[in-house]
Amino acid sequence: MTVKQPNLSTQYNPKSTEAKWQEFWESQEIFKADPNHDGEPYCIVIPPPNVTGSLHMGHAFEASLIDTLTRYHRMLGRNALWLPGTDHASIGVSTVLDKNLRAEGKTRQDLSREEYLKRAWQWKEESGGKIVNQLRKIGVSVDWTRERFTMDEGLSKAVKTAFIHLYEAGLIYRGNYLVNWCPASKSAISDVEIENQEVAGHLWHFRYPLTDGSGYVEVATTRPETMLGDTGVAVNPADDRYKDLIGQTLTLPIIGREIPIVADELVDLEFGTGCVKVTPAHDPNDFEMGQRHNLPMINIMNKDGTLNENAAEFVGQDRFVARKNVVAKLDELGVLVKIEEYSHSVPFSDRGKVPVEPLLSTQWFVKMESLSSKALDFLDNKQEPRYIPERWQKVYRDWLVKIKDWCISRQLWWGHQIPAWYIVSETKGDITDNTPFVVAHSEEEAQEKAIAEYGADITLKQDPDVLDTWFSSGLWPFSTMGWPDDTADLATYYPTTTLVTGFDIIFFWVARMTMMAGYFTDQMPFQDVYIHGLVLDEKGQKMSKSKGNGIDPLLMIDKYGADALRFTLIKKVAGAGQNISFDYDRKKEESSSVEASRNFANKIWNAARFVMMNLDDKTPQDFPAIDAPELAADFELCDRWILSRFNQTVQQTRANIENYALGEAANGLYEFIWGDFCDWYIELIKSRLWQDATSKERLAAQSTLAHILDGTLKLLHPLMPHITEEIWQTLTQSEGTKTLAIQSYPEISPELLQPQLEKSFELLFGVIRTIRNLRAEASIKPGAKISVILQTESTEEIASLQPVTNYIKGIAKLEQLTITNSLEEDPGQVIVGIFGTIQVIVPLSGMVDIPALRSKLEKNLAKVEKDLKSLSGRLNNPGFVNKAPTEVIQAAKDALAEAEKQAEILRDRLDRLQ
RNA sequence: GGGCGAUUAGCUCAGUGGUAGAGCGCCUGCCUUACAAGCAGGACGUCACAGGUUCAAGUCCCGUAUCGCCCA
Repeated sequence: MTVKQPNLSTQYNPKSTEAKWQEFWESQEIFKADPNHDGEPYCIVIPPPNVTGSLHMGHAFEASLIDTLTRYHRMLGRNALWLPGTDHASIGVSTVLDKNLRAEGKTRQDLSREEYLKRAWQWKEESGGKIVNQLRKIGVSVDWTRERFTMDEGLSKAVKTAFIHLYEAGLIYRGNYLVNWCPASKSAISDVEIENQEVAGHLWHFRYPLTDGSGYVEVATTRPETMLGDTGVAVNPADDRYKDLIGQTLTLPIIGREIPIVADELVDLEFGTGCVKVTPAHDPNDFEMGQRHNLPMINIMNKDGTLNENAAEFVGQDRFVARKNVVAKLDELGVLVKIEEYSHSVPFSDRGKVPVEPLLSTQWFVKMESLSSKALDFLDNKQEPRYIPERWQKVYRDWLVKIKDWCISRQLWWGHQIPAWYIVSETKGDITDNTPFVVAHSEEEAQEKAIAEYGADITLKQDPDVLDTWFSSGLWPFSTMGWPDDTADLATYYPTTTLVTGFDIIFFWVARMTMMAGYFTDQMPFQDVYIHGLVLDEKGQKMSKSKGNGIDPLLMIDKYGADALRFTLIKKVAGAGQNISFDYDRKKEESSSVEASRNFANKIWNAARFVMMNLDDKTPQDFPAIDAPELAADFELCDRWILSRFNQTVQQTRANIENYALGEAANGLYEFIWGDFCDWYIELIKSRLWQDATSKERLAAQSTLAHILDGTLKLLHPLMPHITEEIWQTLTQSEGTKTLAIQSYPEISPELLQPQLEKSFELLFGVIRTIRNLRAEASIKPGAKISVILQTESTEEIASLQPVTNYIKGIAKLEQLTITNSLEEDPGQVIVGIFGTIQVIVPLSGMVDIPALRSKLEKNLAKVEKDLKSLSGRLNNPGFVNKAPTEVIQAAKDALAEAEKQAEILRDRLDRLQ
């Protein structure tokens, strides 16, 4: 026998292997998509990571899922494109830059806009570079030639075009409304960028005197400082306590303003005293009430969170300082009634982590109603997009139904500057709420438009604000493909096939994309939305920078390999849409699940080494095809069995991936490879491989081995691309002339499925396990040859076992094996176990531990009797016999018969021990 | 307050109405010529609690508790 010893170590080394193939795939442009490719397009655009730092475990998880789907479909022959890119993260990057500036003792305003943007771009280059490097290390099969960034020239053009279209259609407007003001970033933010947090605060009660001196009303508030901006007090019209007061006026303490008492249904009779102060310029509910009752809006706050000239003696004080001082003043005036401990929810800025201030301000908004109703139409009438798991569709739908207008302007510099130019000739360069403006693609175009409308003698100034990042992200599925131009990519790859993303950005991103796509392309941007959960830390907590509990994917890749990390993450996603906990030993920086996957990789590695050492230097193509007639006669049962198992696995893996059950696909492959192939098949063919090199039996074994290994590598490739490519290159001796990444995914050969044979092998394995168990219990040395008698009355079982006696003898290390249907005298002392109704008898003259054997048999009998009782109970139940399906009844009858037989055997055995 | 999800072995989690599963960990024995990152064997369960539907419930329904998330 010539043994090829490929230069393969007994331990798989992911580090060098992974880098090598990543470099290979990329340099060969394996993943470069071609619109002219004839396969059916399969396209996923990456949810663009923020360039605010580096990728975390959640990104690694998402990338693993997307890559598995993409590689799978690519191997099916589809025209696959995974388009990569990053997102400029306006507020996120600004927060980082501002922090860095603060460390230098500066603020943004100390720099020119140009200087600031230079820093931002520099930051983007660094962070973007890190991210790209991380994605490479995960092994993503993206098309780098199509990499996009939301502030690229092309995407910026898309943003301007979209803005101008929406503006001209009347769907974008500028106006003075109550917005969420983030005092930390000194910018407006949208509704979805706030996070309500339960805060232990207080409820202050104070009295407002009636103007006519006839009494007072008592109001309660969690934000006393806002009373300076009160322009009314409201009661519920159904509240008998205050009916008579409606229409009267109060004198606002400190300020002395006369304010009306109005009736409004919004007022909760149960809250506080049932009287609420109304501050239309500082609270969304009050804003609505103010509009209904024509109350003036008095803004008392500056944009940095200090009080303004409307705040009497509190001008210039920070909002929280002013709170204390206002309360003290009210106390001094004798109108403070009481202070209660009160837990309430406070809106915080997602990014800034400070309480948001509802503030009246002039901003740009997108009118959402027509956009959302179009997305709803697609959902309700065409079921587009389809959500997996389905329950997220409801979350998406509910949000679209109650959507409010979207504030898209941000008082920041990093981002897409709003393409609006103000005619500031009259205002000496200032932009006021009433300054006229034109919307245009460029300053030149703005000039032309403005001159046409306002005459030649004008000065223009572009709006200094930038757009919400999600405005550009909302265009991502089509802007990345060249929209608004007609491009081959758009024609081929749009709408995309699937979006893979987390449930946390359904509102931020998914809904914005569907609305924008509906409006601009008249289609939904993707067919399927596959929603995954978040990766939690070892304690089940959300990973976050502030908690510092993140786990670096690169650390795991470095330690265990990218394939191991990928496989771990994919395996855990079986219950799709759930969060997954990443088990982790923080002190040792180790993860036992990733280690288990690393061990799996090593197992595959060694199985492959074994196969290749036994192929006489030949490749799978050198052997006859598995359906070649000359092979048919030489296959053994175990060859047919592993072929059946393999085909079963092909079928299940395909179905699972198609159904987004990636975790189950991973589990199935794990079981097939480690269980069926390594534990059983390899063991079963060793004796044949050690036959002389010319034997036909050996050739059949080799052919099967080669075929199964080749197919298994293909099946597993989308999940663990590096190790499978490495082994496949060696196996096929391709030396980089081909790549596994674009081989055809295995297809099912239904004629190779043999359920009956698989059943016989279950019997075989059961018998072998029983023998091993007897050996272990009787402390028989692993190498010692023993004799075994198998006894069963079932001719069917005998027929199954007869052809595989050599397997049993080989694997269980027997010198003699007897299969019989009649129970003769025991050959001296024996130990005995049962599998089904097969007695497994091992003669052991003088070495039997009788009490141990008795206790084992008694335990066994007790269990069988318990089963017997439950089975006969069911079968004696007329309801069961009348109503259960016949297969179920038959199965119960069979089980009962088997249990009866087992009990009989066990009792007989116990008798013999007397 | 409204909604969604979870609760299964020590841990992390699968489970499709028909007698409870995996990996890790644990115990025992093995350096058996692919693999000690391995092999073989073993122990471990009131499927959160309570009720209901059903011949049959971890699985379907109602409720309760605990934890988590989203919305207000």
